[in-house]
Amino acid sequence: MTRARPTRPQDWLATRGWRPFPFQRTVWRAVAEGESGLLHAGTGAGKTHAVWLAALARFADPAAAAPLTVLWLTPMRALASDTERALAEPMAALAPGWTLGLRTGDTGSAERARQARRLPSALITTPESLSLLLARADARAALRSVRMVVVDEWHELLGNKRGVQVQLALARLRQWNPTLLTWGLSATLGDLAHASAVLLGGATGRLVEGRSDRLPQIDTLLPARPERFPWAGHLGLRMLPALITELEAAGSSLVFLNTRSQAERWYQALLEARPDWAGLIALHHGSLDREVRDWVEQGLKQGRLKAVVCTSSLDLGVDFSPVERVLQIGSVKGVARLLQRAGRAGHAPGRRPRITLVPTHSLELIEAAAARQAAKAGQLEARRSPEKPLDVLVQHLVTVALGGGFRPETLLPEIRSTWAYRELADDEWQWALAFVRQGGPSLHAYPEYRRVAPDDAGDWRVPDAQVARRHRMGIGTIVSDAGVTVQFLRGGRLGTVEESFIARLRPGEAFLFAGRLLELVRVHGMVAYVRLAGGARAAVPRWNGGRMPLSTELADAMLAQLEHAAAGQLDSPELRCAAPLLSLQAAWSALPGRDTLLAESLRSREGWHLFLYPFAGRQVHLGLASLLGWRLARQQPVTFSISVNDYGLELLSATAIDWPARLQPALFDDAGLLQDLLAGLNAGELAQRRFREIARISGLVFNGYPGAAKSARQLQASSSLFYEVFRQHDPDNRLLAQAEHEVLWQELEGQRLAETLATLRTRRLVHQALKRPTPFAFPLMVARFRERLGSEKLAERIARMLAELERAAGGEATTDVAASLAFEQPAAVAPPRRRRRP
DNA sequence: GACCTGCTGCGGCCTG
Repeated sequence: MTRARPTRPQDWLATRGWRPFPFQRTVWRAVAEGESGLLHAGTGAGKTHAVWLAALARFADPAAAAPLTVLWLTPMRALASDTERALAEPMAALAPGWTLGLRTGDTGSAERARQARRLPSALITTPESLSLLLARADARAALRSVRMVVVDEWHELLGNKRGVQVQLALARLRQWNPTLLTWGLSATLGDLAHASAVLLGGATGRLVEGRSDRLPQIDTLLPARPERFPWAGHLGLRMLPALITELEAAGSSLVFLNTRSQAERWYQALLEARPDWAGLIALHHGSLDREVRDWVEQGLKQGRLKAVVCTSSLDLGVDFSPVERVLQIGSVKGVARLLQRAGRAGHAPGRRPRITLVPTHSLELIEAAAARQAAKAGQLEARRSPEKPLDVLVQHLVTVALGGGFRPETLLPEIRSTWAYRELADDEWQWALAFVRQGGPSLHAYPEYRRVAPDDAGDWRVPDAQVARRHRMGIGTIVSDAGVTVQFLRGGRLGTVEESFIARLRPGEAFLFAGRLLELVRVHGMVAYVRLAGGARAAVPRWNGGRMPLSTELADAMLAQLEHAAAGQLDSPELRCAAPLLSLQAAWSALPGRDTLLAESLRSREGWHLFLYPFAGRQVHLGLASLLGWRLARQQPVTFSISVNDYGLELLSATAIDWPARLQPALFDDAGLLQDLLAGLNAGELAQRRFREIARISGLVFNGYPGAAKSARQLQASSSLFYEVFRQHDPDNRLLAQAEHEVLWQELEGQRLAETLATLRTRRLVHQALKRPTPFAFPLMVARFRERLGSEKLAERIARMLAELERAAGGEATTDVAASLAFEQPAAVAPPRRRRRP
């Protein structure tokens, strides 16, 4: 007996033995009624089926073929192929006439040619590839049949320029089909109303929240001897034995580290401790070659691997069903990230995700308790769309000019229909038009910057084929410097390291990379040739990546935990474990809280220290420290050394300063915040670095052809040339202003800084004169030394501080930082600088 | 060229 072919979403689910969740029915109804919306649910909750079955039910005629009807955007290529598999089965059943296709940078030329003739009924693609479709001369004809767009992992795109690119593309598609449905899928997101408004361009839509019964289990791996757990340090290798025990007990696990360099070291340490795990554990981060990473990802999917040591390269929603357990070494920095990472485990039905936090120093014990509390309370970070980034707009203008041309008067309302450009001013619009037309006042003599021009009919187009080609090659908003490729002599590529790292190595010297010990043979162009090396002493590459500050949500939760502790409520294993440290802090000074601002002053051989603990994340502390330093120096000439971390800041003066007398409310004033901040920091330099990205997105700087990528140095040179030229000959260039704006509001988190100042003004100042550095002050001092001293001197220095501390604590060992740092900074952290040749 | 703990993501040309 043959069962009837399913024709409704629930029928299809039934063929799999599944019953629909209520939220899935809600989505089906909404789509059937022609509504757009945002679907928010944890990973593995069934979002894909909710939206896809709804789309098939509404748009597919089982008996007929269909032109391009559904666009499915994903932020990652690896997700695209996963998605293709997930969509194929229901489509075969519910819409046998439909075709499904994939279009990313990986798509081969045969498939591309096929798509050029005829696009599939549903196309899975990335924001960048969608923009490339918009740049086709026949874009309108090819895309006007689209009736629904699904944006997967919208939380990942919303807060950055890639998301703005998506906003612009959606506006374009809506222009061609005003009844277009848009659905966003998101997990781990704070402000859903904003996320929805940005996606729908201000139109209202349906907000659907999925199952929330999958709150992960969150626990902490506690140090065996809390009283000897270090006060500072980030690598945390002393937790290695405990971690190994956990891995032994679990099935497949992911071990997250915050930096690539740390991941390399942990992987190596695991292998040294458990040589029998060779081949069973693997390493995964963003600087490893694609092939290496693909192999690891396949191994995870097939359940071949016991553990993978990784960075946020494995954050996103690829479904690794065999993964049972996630461990996070070091601060997770935010609640959303915690849940995102936890969601990598327990993908199979009936299993609950579990994440174990592994602290690397004592304060992270408190952070772990705070993270669990905040996750339970659902205090997730919001992400906000950038406001009218003109570099993205300029790129989009050229894209649209290529995609059939535009008329300014009809394009402007379309652009303003996006959330990001809803307040685009007329003069900004005119500036952008002039910029694509002739590059602005300083570049009008150069034909390559006359990219777009109105034709006789008044349509703005790209007349030059060379400009068109370069533009297509440069589409996108992700800017990264080319690294030096690390490659075996026989050809196998391992990945990339930074130029500056390789430049300091000599041939014959060894370094640790891609989980192997390598000997540098020679460097040729942008390729470093290596062979496997023996021996033990090796440098570990460091990459210059981003710096994630502790989120406001997590920092606030941490202050709440400290208040618990101050009230004697040691109501979690983490707090009990941190009790020795907390009581020492309370005895020597006080515990920071939400209503007070703790200020500690200390006189040492180094000078006059001030420690403050606003708990606002390291970027804000950096801004705050330079602001305070600048304002103090204006009253009395003095210079400060500054040190910051996610919890607080230190100002150190070599000359006498009466801290209690100087800590006046006026220091925390709002007035003149920006000017003082710009003056206190080297803002010009920061802006110039920021401008590099803007120059590339706006198409000023060409990245070069693939395979012959320009070196970071070359690109840097050309972007700083533009920066200088604009400053001298075109100071009103809006891209310059954008660079400054991004430095202030994104890099330095200006908004959060202003909010922090406002809160600090309401807090009661509690001043403590210290005899010795407290557990909270100590990491700040260590961070400052680390910046100045080599690792050997650093260890000596810390040993001396420790001896002093131990004496102070009455001979009782309070901490073990020196031992931990000596352990954590083996042989050579970085290779010695190469001597300059005469 | 600075950073030292410091993430992630995509895309593309010419060869007849």
